[in-house]
Parts: sequence; C-alpha cells; structure tokens
Amino acid sequence: MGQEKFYKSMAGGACGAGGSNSNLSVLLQSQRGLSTASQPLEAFFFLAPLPLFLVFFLILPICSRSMMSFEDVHQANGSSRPFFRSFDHEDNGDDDLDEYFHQPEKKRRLTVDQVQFLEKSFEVENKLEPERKIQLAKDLGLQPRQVAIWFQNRRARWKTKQLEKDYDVLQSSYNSLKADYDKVLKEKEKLKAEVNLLTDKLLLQETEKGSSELSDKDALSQEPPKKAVADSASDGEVSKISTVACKQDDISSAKSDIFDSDSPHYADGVHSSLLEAGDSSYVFEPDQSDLSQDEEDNLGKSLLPPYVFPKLEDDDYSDPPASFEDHAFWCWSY
DNA sequence: TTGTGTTTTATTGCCTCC
DNA sequence: GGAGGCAATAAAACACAA
Repeated sequence: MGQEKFYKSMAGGACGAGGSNSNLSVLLQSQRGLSTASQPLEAFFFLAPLPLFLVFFLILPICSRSMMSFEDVHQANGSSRPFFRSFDHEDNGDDDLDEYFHQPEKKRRLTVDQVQFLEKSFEVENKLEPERKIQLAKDLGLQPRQVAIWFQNRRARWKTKQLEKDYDVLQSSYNSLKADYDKVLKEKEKLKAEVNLLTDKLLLQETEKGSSELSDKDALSQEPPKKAVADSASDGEVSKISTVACKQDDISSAKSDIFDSDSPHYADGVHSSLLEAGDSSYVFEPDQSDLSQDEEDNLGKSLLPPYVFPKLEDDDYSDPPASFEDHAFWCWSY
C-alpha cells in the first residue's frame, strides 16, 4: 500500500527538476542573499552525449525521482553534503552507470538550503495542505511525497521535543511541591516538639500544685503530714484530689485534653521519659465513668481549643516517592 | 579505520475522515 | 474506498571517540 502511494506521488511530482531549481534558487537568494548560479540547461548539455533512449528512460526518471537540482550539485556550500552523491560517483563510466541503475534506491539527504526552506515553511504552518505541498515540492525540486514525509517526520520530532519540555515543566513543578512538602513536614515536627515541651511543663506545674494543696489540707486536718500522704497515696486519694484540682482549673483542663488526645500515644523520647519518671500520668486521668467512648471522643473534639489537634500518626502521611520519575510512574500506575 | 551512537529519510500498517 | 495522519520501525547517512 505504501508503495502504491509512493508511486502515485512519484508520478505527481515527476519531471519538474529544471524549472523548480530556478524557483528554489530565487527563493533562497532572496532569503539569504546568496548568489547561486541557476543553470538548468546544463543538465541537457551534460546529457547530450548519451543515447536518447537512455536519457528518457533511465536518466530523467532518476532525476525526477530524486528531484535533485543540478544547482544543488554545483553549489559551493561548504557544509553541504552531496545530495546526489551516487550520481556523481557514476560519472566514471558505463559499468558504474549500469551498476548504479541496478542498485536499490539509496537514501539521499536534503540539502541545507532545502531543509532551511522547509523549516521556515514548517514554522508558518506545521500542517501541509495539498496545494502547499505541491508548491513546496516545486520550489524545492522535490517530490510532493518527500515534502509530505519531511513534514510528517518534522511533526514527530516536534512532538517529542514538546513532550520533553512538558516533562521538564512537570519535573520542576514536582520538585518545588516536594520542597514545600518537606518544609511543612519539618514545621509540623517542630510544632509537635513544642507542644510536647509545653505539655510536660504543665504536667510538672500541676504535680507541684497538687502536692502543695495536699500539704495545706494535711495541715488543716492536723494529721501528721508524712503519714497522711503516704496513706493517701497508698489508697489512691492523691489521684482523686488531683483530679478535682484539675477539674477546677480551666487551663489545666484544656491542657489535660491535650494530654488525653495526644500523650497516651506519644512515643517521643522526651515526653514519655518525663511521664514515666514522675509516674504522674494517673494524676490527670479524668473521671469519665458516665461517658461512653464515643461521647468522650465527640466531647473531646468539640471542646478542644483550636490549637489542639487530633493526634496524627506518622502513618497518616504517606511519603511521596523519592524521585519525580518514581512519582510519575506511581501516578501513571494508578 | 572502525565501532558505535545519533539523526534523517523512508516504509509499513493501522486509523480516521470525507 | 481513497487520502492523509500517525506510531513504529528500518536503514542510510553522519558524527565522533578510540
């Protein structure tokens, strides 16, 4: 099928080499200010010594097939590659000519000028209408099919480049987001440590307060203080007293909420060690005998001051993949 | 000079549109 | 059903290091 298309387009674009060369020459001259000699008739002078049938049945079809301009062969562009390299090589003799004609068609690169012209045309419009294709083919001395293929490949290259650009944009966006995320995470850890520190301070204060109140009570009841404390401690009196004291104090109540919502789960070294050292956790144990667990939770949530957050386990944060590539793959896999 | 990687030109097969 | 586009691929041309 491709071959069918190819030969159709070949027929459509054939036999325009001479006139089209001058078109290209004029166009390129106007573009770059170069003076390139356009001499299409040279072709026929060159072919004159050959038998007529050879010219019409062998040489011309090949010229039209490759759509090579003689100007391109002669042009003194230092970097230009010989567009018709094989043909040049065959100038040596009839044997080579025969060999050439029996060779399978080789790929020939477009000249720098042709590519430049096509690039400019592509910049204007990357799609190719039939009329423009024909015109470009004429101007460049190429087959319409070649022009179409060039545009097709050019679009593919453009698309690849565009994908690379998009990838870069996404990558930088991901990097900045990840930086923000890390920053927030650090901030969170910092705030968490601060809350722990304040809670511990409060605990110590409450402990001291509880002891002093107990001492006052002991003094009032005129009982030997040491025995009373020892006795009370032994049967849990301290706990009850402290709880009452705690309930009388708004701040401490709020803080004990903090404590309730947070501290039992703490695994942080500082906090847990302090609690264990004083063994004071029982002091703030609220009297919740008449509250169900659900009510307890709801109450706790509704009464929490705005700065008290529910405990977030570390697992609540799922770490993003280490790299942008991993993340992209991770997203893609979902 | 040669091996190897990259770029460019061209083909093939499939799909969509008219 | 033909024309044209696209993705995948082949293969030639080219660049370049060893």
